[in-house]
Amino acid sequence: MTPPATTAPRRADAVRNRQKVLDAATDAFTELGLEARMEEIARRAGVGVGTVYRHFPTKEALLGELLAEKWRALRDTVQHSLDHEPDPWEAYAGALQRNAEIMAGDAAVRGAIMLSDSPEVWDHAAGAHQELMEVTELLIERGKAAGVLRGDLQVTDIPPMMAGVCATIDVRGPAGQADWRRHLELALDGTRRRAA
Amino acid sequence: MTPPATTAPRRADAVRNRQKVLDAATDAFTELGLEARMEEIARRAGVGVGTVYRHFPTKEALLGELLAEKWRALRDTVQHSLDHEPDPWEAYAGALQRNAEIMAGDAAVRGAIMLSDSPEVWDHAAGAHQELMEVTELLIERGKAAGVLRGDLQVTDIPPMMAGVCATIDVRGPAGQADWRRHLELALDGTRRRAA
DNA sequence: GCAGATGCGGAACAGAGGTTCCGTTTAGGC
DNA sequence: GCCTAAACGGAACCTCTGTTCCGCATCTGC
Repeated sequence: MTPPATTAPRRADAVRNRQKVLDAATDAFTELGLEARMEEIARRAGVGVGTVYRHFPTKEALLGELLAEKWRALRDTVQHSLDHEPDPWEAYAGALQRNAEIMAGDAAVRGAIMLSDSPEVWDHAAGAHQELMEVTELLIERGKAAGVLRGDLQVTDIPPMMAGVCATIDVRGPAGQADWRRHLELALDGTRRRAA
Repeated sequence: MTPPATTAPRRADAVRNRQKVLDAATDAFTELGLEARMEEIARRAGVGVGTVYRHFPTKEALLGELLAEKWRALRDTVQHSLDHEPDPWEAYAGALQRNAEIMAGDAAVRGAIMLSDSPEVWDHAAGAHQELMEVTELLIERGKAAGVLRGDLQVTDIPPMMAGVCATIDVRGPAGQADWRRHLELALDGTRRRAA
């Protein structure tokens, strides 16, 4: 109901700095992975480490906020598909493909997802994730109603698929990086309705 | 040709200790994840840390050896399917399911796969991985010849599937752990031949 | 403009954990 | 049994990085 006053600092420079930190963190994590140092994030934001810690009590809290932002972005993608793509299969597959593309471009969030068993990360983003799941459910229901998705498909089948995409991107096997788009294509095919 | 004299210590106690360390490492990593301390591994092996380091110069070398052992176990599973399961689909799906089960029981190796971009881990296990890929290829060719697998399936499609299983096991989302067996089932379905 | 509060910078701290080092112990050939 | 080289144990070391702390700067209401 009331806007979250807790997250909004009062002084103008503080508001600016908070955003600078978020942007810098995205850049640093994307470029260096999760092991990017807090000091490095501060440097990129043009502030001191102390300032980073004033806005985000721990590294994980910062990661949690980035994760929440990302869930919201993914949710928007799904919502956009629901609103503008008439073909149910295209809406479904297209949304997942575009979301995978977003994940592919953000090592920070992939890291947060794959490496964090910390509640401090997940809990903060739980609400946003819930919203993502809700719109995704609509997408799936539409596909099932149209007969293009297997009848037993559940929303809970989607996170593992996305986790698979993330793993495919980040795992460096002896053969180097595998083709995640190809992997997603196969996985999507596994969720399609069989012709009898 | 010549047996790898470099890896085989001469004194009997040294040989014993090397094995005790490997066993202890498997246990410790499985139970505590990759963050298990070297000291903890030494404790479980009933030796001092120094001894661990005499046999494995770094933690990653130890991990690399465990990874190689695991690849060999997975290869044996595949080979067994090839030799004893007459039905091509059952041989294929069964082998992958059993291998997934093996991975599910070994957090050490999942961790090594997902967290290591270090060549020290991968290089050491490269040969064993190669062998695994070779028998897997036979499995796939048989399935394709029998018309149960999609014609464009490649061996390189399998590691991402297994990575997806690992990710599904290790990622703790807001909903807790997802069902990796279900995920594998869908993924396998995506590699099956479509009826027309 | 002033005063007080709010925010900032970055040196210093802490502890975690991989690795080394060396005095001591033990296996195994003679 | 003796001797030597190989192996062992584990305390100490070192580095790395998240976090704290506090004197100083900056903003904002009056």
